[in-house]
Amino acid sequence: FFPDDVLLRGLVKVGQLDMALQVIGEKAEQGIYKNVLHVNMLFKALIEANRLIHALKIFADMKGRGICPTLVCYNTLISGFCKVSMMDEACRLVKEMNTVGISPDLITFNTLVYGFCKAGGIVQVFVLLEEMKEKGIKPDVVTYNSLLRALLEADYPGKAQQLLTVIKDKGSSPDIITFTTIIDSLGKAGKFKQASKFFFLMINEGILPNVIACSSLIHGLCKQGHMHAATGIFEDMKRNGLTPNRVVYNTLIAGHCKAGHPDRAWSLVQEMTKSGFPKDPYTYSTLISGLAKAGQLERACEVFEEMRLAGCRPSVVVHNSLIDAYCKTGHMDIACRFFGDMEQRGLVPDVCSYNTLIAGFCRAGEVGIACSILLQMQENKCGADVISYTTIIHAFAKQGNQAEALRILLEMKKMRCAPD
RNA sequence: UCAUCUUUAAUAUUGC
Repeated sequence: FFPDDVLLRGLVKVGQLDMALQVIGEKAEQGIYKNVLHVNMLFKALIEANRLIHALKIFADMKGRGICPTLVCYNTLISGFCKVSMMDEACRLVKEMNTVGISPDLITFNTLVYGFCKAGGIVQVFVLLEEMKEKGIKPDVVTYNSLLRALLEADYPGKAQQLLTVIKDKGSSPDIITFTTIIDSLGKAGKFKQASKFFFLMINEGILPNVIACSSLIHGLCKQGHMHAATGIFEDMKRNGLTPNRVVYNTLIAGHCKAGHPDRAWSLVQEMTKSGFPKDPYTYSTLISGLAKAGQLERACEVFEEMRLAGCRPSVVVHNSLIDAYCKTGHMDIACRFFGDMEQRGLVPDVCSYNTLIAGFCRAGEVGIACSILLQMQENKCGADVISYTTIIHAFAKQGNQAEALRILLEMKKMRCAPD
């Protein structure tokens, strides 16, 4: 009864992407592509669901039927490529835009700036900024926020103050995202005092913190074990009418576990549940690893059971947590069993799964087995990273086996593996 | 007529 485009929008909104694709497939002849708004919504939803390929298929079909995509449509797909760091493809689309006579706008450039920042191409970003200048497109606070994050991550986060000044000099007003980016970077670098400083600086500049700003600061404080201060921010936010969300709760729960207070973590789990947030996959993995680290492996296993009973499929992270727990208690057999379980459950072990086992065998003095796991990774197309190599290098060094340590070190250089 | 589409910030697991 509904016009097809309204139906399409509805399906996208409730997340029925397969049905939406079906509607597109059936109605392509009848002009479903006329309402570009809803097609764009579908593209965005597909990208968010890691199904960029499906979006590209429709995109090709659309063009095949002589329909010219809009600027927003191009921007959406470019963003999709940027999110997965496929910058060559992103640039190809920009070229295509130009050939069909659509000029990239500020959002196009912002998307590309974000993409190159994420892919580590700072040089390219400055090329883009030049190009924007030539075209008379003035960077805005979004442009600067993306760049700020990349610069803080690459360089020393101590540059925050200078960069903030630069943004103002360029004529943009730092916004809550600017400050949150700074607070987050500082917090992740362990500089919680600086992070707090910028939090209050933000308030002084008349920007009211939101839940995300608070959770960033709370995370920084938790990371350094300052649970009292973190709890203080948590209380402040509630007093000021901000409702903590699951991220805030999960962050504090992880903090309490790490600080060796699973009891406090549990009472927050209760509060969270009472506030209308049932345990989510983050809560489960936080509790499982947290309880195990606090020496309560039995309780961790109970949570593992509970999550399965609740119909929450144990993720790779949950398996990794248990593998680590059993490695650290000297049960390599059980750890290996959990590793095997993953494949049986249709999960693909990630770098962290392998690294955890490698570390386990190194700790057990079985560096040879650790090396064979390293080889296994290559066979299974799972690229080893800096952690994989350094774990083994340290193990050999500890045994006094300089020759082998050096051999792995050279191999690491040769492989130019991913940094941590 | 209006509205609806695109860009930037927060949480869990591995080595030192």
